[in-house]
Amino acid sequence: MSAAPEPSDVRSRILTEATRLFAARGYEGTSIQQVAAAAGITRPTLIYHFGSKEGLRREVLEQLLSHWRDDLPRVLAAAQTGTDRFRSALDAVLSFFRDAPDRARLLSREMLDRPEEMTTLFAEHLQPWTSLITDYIRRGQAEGRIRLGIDPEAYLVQILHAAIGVIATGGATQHILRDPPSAERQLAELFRIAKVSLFKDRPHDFGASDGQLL
Amino acid sequence: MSAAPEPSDVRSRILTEATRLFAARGYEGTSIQQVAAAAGITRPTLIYHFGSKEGLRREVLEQLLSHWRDDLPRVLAAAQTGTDRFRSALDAVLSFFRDAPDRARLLSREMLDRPEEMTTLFAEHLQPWTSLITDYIRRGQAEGRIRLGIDPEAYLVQILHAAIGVIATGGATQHILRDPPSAERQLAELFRIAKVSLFKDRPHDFGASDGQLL
DNA sequence: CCTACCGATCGGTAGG
DNA sequence: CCTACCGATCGGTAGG
Repeated sequence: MSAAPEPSDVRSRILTEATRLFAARGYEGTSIQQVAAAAGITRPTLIYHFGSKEGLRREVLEQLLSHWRDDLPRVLAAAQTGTDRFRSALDAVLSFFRDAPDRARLLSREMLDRPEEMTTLFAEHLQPWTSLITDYIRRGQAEGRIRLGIDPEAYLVQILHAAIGVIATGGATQHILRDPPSAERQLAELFRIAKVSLFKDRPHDFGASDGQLL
Repeated sequence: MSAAPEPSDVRSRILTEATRLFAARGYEGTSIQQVAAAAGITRPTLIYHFGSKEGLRREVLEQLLSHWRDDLPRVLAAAQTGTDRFRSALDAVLSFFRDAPDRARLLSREMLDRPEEMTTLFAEHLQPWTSLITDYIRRGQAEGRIRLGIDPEAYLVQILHAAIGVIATGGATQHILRDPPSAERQLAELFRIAKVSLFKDRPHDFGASDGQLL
């Protein structure tokens, strides 16, 4: 008996290739013909599964955001203490993107291409757990561990931008410099910036004056 | 006598509209027909001026980077003292993008679409003055004003990513939050993060514990 | 899941 | 700076 592919096999292959190609060349820069060829099928077959190119885009995006929505809250809940929670939260976000830079690129592209739609999707998928973080910051401020000058919402957005930006387009940006930092140096410095600009100075809290946390 | 347009008039109108459309919809998402219509000419006329769509892209990008190359060094040279130099440098970069968010969007898109080309262009146009900044940071570290834990190159890249990201796609990202911060709050927080994570804590240095510098 | 076909739009050229 | 035209590719459909 021949190895009959389970029903969702072709479908998930299409999604995988579409994610990769949309991330690398953009939605407008990718033809469904190219996606179909990469998945080893013909164009009408792709249309049969997703209805249209627009339908394919929606499912690619849905898959990306659902991963975030379902997995991150679990990670955040796991960490207990103050600095541990900070560290594991930032670690979770960075790992999510670093394990698959396509996610960061796709997200950057969609924010540029369809800001209004992403506004809505962000509100649905991300607000629940971003609230956890801003609440955590305000509690830390009340308890004297966290700097009073911080704007919690703006702080979070800013750190996320730095994280997404450096992973999505890191390869290029590093060459504004004569001596481009490695990806590890880059992420270690992001950790340091995030930590130092969040907590009040307690020099030997953890990691001494360096931010080598990864 | 009719108002005869000076020779470069049509050309610069094309460049202006191309910048706007490429920034909003991307290079692949914009047809030269759309650019030509926005500039009030026909498609073959655009080709006559720029040779090809690719030629148009190159000139749009060259115009963007030359502005940076020519103007920013002047601004950086103007500021003298330590904190003033820091402040005016960051101010110059943020103003450059905030005055024309299309620049941030276009730069983000090009970094995603053509990382290798941008690597080369960055090396040519930006390295001279990024070196000024990393040298400044190392001097500050030697003099004890600036934190020793900093990785100067990685720090600079990270702050630039936060700045470009928040201006290019700020409208969308803010809605990951229940109470989205305004653009001014966002930029003020970026200033605070950049300052606090750079200088050693001297509480009343300038701006007290807040980063309201804009 | 495929072959065969559709109109529309793409970037670019000829020629003036 | 324009009109008229080119082949190629686009997303999508008919029909099986």
